[in-house]
Amino acid sequence: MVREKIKIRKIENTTTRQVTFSKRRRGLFKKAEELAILCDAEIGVIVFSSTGKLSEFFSNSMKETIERRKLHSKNAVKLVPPSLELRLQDSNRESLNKEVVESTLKLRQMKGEDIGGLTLEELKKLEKELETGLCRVLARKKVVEEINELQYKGAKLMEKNALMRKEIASSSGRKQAADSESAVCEDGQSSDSIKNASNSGPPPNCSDGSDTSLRLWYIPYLYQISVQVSE
Amino acid sequence: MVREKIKIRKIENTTTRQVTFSKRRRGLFKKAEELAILCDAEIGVIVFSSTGKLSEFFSNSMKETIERRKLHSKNAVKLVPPSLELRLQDSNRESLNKEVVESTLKLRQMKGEDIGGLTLEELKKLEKELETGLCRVLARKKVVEEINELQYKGAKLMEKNALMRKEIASSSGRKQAADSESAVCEDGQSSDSIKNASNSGPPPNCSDGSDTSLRLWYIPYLYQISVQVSE
DNA sequence: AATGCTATAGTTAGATA
DNA sequence: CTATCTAACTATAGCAT
Repeated sequence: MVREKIKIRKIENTTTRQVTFSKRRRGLFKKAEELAILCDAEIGVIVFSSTGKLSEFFSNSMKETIERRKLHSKNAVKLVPPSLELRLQDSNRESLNKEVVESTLKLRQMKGEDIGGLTLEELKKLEKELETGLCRVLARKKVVEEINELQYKGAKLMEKNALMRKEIASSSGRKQAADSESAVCEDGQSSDSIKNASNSGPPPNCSDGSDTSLRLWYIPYLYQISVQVSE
Repeated sequence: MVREKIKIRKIENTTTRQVTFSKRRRGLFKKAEELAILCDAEIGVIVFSSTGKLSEFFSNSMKETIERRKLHSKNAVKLVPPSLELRLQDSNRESLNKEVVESTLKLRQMKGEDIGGLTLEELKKLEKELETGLCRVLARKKVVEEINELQYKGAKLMEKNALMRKEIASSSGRKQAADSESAVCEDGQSSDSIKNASNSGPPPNCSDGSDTSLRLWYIPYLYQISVQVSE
């Protein structure tokens, strides 16, 4: 700030801004170095310009710390890990790592691997979890199979339906013209057709909520299809 | 630097150094902020005092970046991740995160949760994995049960053994004094006692390698126990 | 430790090269 | 983009509170 006291806000003129950036950055780094030396402090300054270019300053001791780390850690892609956030992120990373390890181990154990060290109790628990999971998967599989089959049957029936309608229309072209769309929302007793739709394998005897919620899903399908059949 | 031009080197007087540290640190942060605002730069300054205390400055955008990350990742322990090594470590971290998400989802699905969106093929695969896992767990459980039972029996027998030995020793105190320890490492045919040890439930028909490796484990147990029995 | 003071060393906006 | 110059303008050493 000199001939004119400038206000601290973004310099709009690009050239001026760039010049100021260079000058002040140098000043900042100098101040940082002075502080580091005078007061025996460890200082890191990281600057990204508005164009995204990086420049940085690190005091001697910090530089050394970084260098030490670079040499020490085998994964050598560490340019700027000042000790602090290294420490902070490490704990974070470790918890993440731990999470990975844990869920991976559990997953492996559910696949029946790495179970040599488990106690009888742990094995029983695992067994129960697997049975529950298997049970639910079987239930869901059955539902999906039923849906698939019903969709197939429905498509077949609609085909047949269309054919018949065409036939009727061609043989007697009377009052049927406007009726073709109203049939979709009709009511009727269709529950009989549910049972015969699909029957592959014995029903799993799961006794929890997720099963019933699944079962509800395909009833609309049945309903719609049976209505179309009775049209 | 004022009434006396100071040389840039470590201030020896502790008090003076601390005062200078406070003042200059403030100046440094101010300069950093000005630079950030004037030139639209992203700036982070990290300072460790000689006593190890941390203080830091981050420009707005950098702060926001940090905050955004804090909110985004649920494990919120993020104080100082300046963008550079953030970027460097991100790739690393993200792959870790991805791993967690994936293995957690898979785990949930193996427990029968979140399977609503799976196709029939995926369900079949899951079913097979679960069956395999269950099969292995059952096999291992059986083994562990056998081991437990045999250990129990072995302990019982040793008890009885000790009792008998005592009885013999008290009734006739002859040549038995030095024999009591040599029995542990003896050889002998003990395979018969394996079959009768435990027999709960039908054998699971798993047909992969990990099963046999498990089976090997408890043979030493049986062996040792049967030797002790025949002592 | 933090704050205020103040003379002066240091920084820098704008211009020029 | 970098350097130099110069006139403002700021930061701060040393001291006092």
